[in-house]
Amino acid sequence: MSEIPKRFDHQAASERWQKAWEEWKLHRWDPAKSRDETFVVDTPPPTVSGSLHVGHVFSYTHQDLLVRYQRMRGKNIAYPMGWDDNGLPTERRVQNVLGIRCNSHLPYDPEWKPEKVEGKKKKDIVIQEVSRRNFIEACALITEEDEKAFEHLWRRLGLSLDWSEQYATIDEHCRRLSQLSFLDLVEKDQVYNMESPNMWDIDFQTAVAQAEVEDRPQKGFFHDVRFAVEGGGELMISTTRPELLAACIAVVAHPDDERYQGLFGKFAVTPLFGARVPILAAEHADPEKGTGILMVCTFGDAMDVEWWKQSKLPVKQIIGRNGRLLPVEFGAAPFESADIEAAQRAYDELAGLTAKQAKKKTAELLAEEGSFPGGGVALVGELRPTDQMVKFYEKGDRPLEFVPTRQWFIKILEHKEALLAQGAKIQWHPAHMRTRYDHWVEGLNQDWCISRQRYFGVPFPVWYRLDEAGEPLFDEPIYAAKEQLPVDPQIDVPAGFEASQRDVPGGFTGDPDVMDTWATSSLTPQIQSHWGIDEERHQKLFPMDVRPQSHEIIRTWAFYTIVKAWMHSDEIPWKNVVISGWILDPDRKKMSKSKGNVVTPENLLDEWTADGVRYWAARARLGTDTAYDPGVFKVGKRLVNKVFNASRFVLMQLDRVDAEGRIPGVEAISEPLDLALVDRLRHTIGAATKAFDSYDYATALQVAEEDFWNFCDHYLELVKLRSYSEEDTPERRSAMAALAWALRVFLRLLAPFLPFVTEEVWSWRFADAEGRGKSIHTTAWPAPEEVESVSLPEQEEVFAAAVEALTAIRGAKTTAQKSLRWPVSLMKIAAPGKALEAFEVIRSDVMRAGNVEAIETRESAPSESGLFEFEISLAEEMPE
RNA sequence: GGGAGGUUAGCUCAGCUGGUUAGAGCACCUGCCUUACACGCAGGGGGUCGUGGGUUCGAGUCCCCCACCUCCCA
Repeated sequence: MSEIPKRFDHQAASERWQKAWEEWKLHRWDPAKSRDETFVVDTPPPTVSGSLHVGHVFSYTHQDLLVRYQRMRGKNIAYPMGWDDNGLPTERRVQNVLGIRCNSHLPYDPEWKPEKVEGKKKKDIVIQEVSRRNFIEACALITEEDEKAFEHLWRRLGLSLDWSEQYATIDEHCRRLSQLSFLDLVEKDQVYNMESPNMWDIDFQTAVAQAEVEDRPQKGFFHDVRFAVEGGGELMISTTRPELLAACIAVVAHPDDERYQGLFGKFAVTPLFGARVPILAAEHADPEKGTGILMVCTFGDAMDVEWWKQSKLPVKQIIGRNGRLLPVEFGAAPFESADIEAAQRAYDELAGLTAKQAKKKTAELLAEEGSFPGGGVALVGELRPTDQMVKFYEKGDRPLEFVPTRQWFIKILEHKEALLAQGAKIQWHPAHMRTRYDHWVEGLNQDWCISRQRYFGVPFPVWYRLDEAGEPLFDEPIYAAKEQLPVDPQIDVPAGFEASQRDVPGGFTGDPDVMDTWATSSLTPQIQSHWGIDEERHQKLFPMDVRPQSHEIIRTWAFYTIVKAWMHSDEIPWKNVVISGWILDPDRKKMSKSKGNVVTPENLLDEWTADGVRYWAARARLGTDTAYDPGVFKVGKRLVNKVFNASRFVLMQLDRVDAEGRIPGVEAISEPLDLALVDRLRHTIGAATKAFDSYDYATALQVAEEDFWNFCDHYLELVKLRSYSEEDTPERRSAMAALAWALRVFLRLLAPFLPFVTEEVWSWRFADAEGRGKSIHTTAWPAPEEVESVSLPEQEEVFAAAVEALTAIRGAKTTAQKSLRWPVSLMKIAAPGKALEAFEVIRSDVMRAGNVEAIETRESAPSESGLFEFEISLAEEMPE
């Protein structure tokens, strides 16, 4: 038997158990087990190039609580670790750390080795261009370091991940899966490529999808601009984007707007550029806003795009992909003008400027004499400030523009109803999170744009034939065969072509784009199950049991994953979604570097121990935002200590009785107080189990913790002296057996929350010598069946009676400012007969625990404040 | 502008389908070195449950209005 230590060295225990669990392969998924016996988790792959913060600790702990519970329920656990290294964040980080840029036209150089430029002076860094494949290899190298940091933290935190099951969203397996998914959707006719005005980030030079766009409030200025009306008259337009004047294709007002009835059907002539544009009625023109009549430009906003699509009018694209005004030749379609020379002169002042610069310049030009067609000034009055909402790429710094580009889309708009139905088949925890999903689906207004004009991502398995002029034939894409995946069309050659035919007329060209990160992340269940690759494995893992995630990515991660599962196999990807809340002011905790009190997850663990930190996370209910509160960590640490000390006490008692360390069986439990304890525990186990079964770990913790504290403060004190007895009496044996079982119950109830201290304590006396049973984490979750043979207490309220009596005694002593050991010379108890009967069976326990010399009972009417009324007389003095 | 969630002791939170004097922990105050734990134990003070209406014998709990906070969408 091992020595029971006096103090808990959490640090040492943490390292010891991390190592033991790894050696025992405790967290390995067993592929031999059936789906029914398995609990499958769709672990969120963190963005590895992002920083580690307390929010990670929070939500990953939530997953682990559920997993550890299921493991104790006997489930075979599939809980892999994924890394999201795909996409822009990594790209930016790698560019900075290695001083490289990707040039997808360069050939792969197998000799090239990345070198860090950190520490070098900026002017000494020569930016090196590398091929896409080299770039991806560099990304893999950098992300590997980031992953190490995550892994270290995860292990310290005690996450019971299966480290033998790992994936990274850019690795070969994930590239294959992503391309497979794409080709499957091509076959199912759910994907198309099309040139159309699309939201475009001018800095990142890429298309973006609806889900990546956010509205930001911006200060703008209304410019009141006069337009001439053909055949006489004029109208006034208020616009915040005068720089798009040259792109004006029409003027519209609301069909019911009285003011403009006479103008519909006529033509307006734009100032500066003399373009003749139709005046039309359009529902989207708001009579309340500005002058009620507005110009439609290609393209100022989403409304312009929508309206243009139905209008059959030509596109006058003047904003380029870099956000600057393109050169334009006036006089030729679509840039006709009544005064070609003047139009060209004005526009030449704008060409090459950014939108922002052009706005200012246009305003100046409009203020000049002669800007109004036929003479006069077009700009009227002062600019009027206004607050407007402008669309930005969520990672971007400048407003999005609508630029016609060729992109790949997945059809989602026509499937709204089916996708809503899929959402309804999934259990959302908490349930109201489903409305977020529903609202997002209902509000969709664009198909899912999955192509990005970037480098670090999964390429499309697509080539295009080139015509005699060298132009790609986009309508006839050449798709890769599924067997050859993953392919890189920049390197690999399509069937029927030679490498020498790349990018020459009559030859072929590879699709230069990569997929949106979500096109891969939406496949995490299939990535783990090896959908389309290993059918047997797929059947054992899909659909999954649970997807843990946070609520801000319901519209992206959850949504896209549901889309893919439905399209590929008409299934839901998982049966449950559990949504973690946010940490209020998480890393924003004024990480005042000057103060040096930066709270990193590692700091947290240093200060509060893994169990303490897990306790804090476990206290937060699903979906509920939580304040970062050191007070809660403290409570967790206290609980850990209590578990350690109470266990120490119980086990030392047992050791005293049986030097071999044998644990007394529950059949010895016979004393009324002990029977009452057992019965309480039956209920506690039931409540905790019920809570965990409905994914409510917080309630499971609450009931276990509350009852454990009760056990320590009341039961242990009541039974202590009986257990101290030197004689082997039935009373003592009952106490020992009850203590042993209760401890085994509490340790197991708390094991998912406090894996380290419970494992430590369990190892002293309870762990089996051999096999998986040696860990508490693979021991069976407690069940009332374990005490089936133990009878119910004959009296109700036995436990309550004992606690009330003991509390009264303690109160009397504390009020008298005496030690709790101080003797009570006489305790008078008045209560109805039934309560007195309950008291009678625990009378001796109360007398011992309270150090009571004599008790007198008498029958009385029911008390108002409890079961009994007491009158307590303390002894005159404390005996030596 | 639409939607979701929230508003309970100084702080962090629990209060299920409405039912006796509204709970816990932290913090605070007062005692107690009781052989598991002073990283502890006992006791205590502290709340008109965001505002205003309504339903009911009875509302923190149900309904309506408003205010404020967080988030999502336009």
